Amino acid sequence: MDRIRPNISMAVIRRLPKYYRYLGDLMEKGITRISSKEFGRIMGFTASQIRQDLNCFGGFGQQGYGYNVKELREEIGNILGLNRRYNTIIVGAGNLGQAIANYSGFAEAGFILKGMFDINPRLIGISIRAVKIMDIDEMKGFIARENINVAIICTPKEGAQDVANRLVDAGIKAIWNFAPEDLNVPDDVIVENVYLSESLMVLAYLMNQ
Amino acid sequence: MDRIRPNISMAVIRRLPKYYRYLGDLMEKGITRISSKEFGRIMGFTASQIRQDLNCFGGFGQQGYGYNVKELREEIGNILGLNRRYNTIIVGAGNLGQAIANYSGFAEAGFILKGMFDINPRLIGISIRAVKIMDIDEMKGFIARENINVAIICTPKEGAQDVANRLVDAGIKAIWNFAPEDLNVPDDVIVENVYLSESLMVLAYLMNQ
DNA sequence: TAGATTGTTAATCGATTAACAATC
DNA sequence: TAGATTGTTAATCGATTAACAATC
Repeated sequence: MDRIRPNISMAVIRRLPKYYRYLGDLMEKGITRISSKEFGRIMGFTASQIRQDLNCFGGFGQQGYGYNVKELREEIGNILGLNRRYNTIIVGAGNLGQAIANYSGFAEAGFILKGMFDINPRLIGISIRAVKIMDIDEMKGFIARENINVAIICTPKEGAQDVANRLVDAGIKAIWNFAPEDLNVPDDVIVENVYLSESLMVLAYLMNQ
Repeated sequence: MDRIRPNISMAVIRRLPKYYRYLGDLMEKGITRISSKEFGRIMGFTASQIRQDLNCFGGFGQQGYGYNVKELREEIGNILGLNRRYNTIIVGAGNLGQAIANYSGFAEAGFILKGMFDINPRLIGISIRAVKIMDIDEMKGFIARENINVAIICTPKEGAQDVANRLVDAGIKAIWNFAPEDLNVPDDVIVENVYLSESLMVLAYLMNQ
């Protein structure tokens, strides 16, 4: 379905979700069309940047008119892969893991939580939002049986690489990583990191300037 | 104490916590000195980039020797402001707020949780790690009384801007924002965002390439 | 001293912005 | 049609990498 899109920079890709979010806001306000100039004003980007970014993926606008809000949002949603469903597990069912399990933005992006895993016997057996916490030794079988595409690592730093190894061994190709550790995985496995403490340190830095 | 450091790009600043983390790992392994070449190999950066980055802040190395791991880590810690303490509150005491309250990386960066606030009467009065959840109407007085420097917003998108307005009104100058919303605040207020769903959408994108 | 490695300047690369012909 | 605004090429800006003299 998708054409091959070579050489799109991560800078562009990381702006796509912001476009998607703002287009959703515009839709809620009942705005049906928008020019790159006005869209840029709202988002704090230049009109040029918006047109350049969008034209990496196709000509979604119309001269003299601008962009159709609803259509553009759908296009970007498809580019981001939000039209698909991703069967997901959480590894590490502590506070953060449980918070993520309850996180609503999660389902909105097409990620469906199928199971949670931990090594702590006190957590195993408990359910969070009707999703069971299982022993991590059952993980490999579960991944195969339930067709899991994505794993979320919410373990402490110490366990993270070991968990990643097990996930790779079980055939997982995409990891959302909350552990403060750069995971070592084969080239064909995608890792997207959320480094909370790094974000916090940047805040501390900015407070001292 | 600090000299004025103009024009240091955010690209450089966002790499500092990673340097800090890797230097901590090296220390734990008992490594006392490192060259930019070897450090670059470990981190996946060029040696040039490391030397350029560090020289934004001062000449921490020594020709023919490299960098002293412990000293460099301390220097970067000071640059990041990790030698200070920041009195912090969490606004929004749902799952995410509670997970953040329990987050250990938090205290490691010098952030001390002093209070939590919510509008939900069922949560008000509960304590998380000996920190009380209070009514949001008590927030302004608490901020003044307890000398709060930083607020963490863990509310849903809808409440976030209103909370930000109250925080600004109460004199808060630094916000760590987890709500999926770009906050409108005066220029002298620092906002560091953690956009979870944007990170997740990037993961979805990468899975479809 | 000779070798290693920094600090720093210069060159390259990539990303952003400006400009404008095409066209709705 | 005239006005608006795109898609796209060219110019600018900033960030990364390479090179090398200084020096430990």
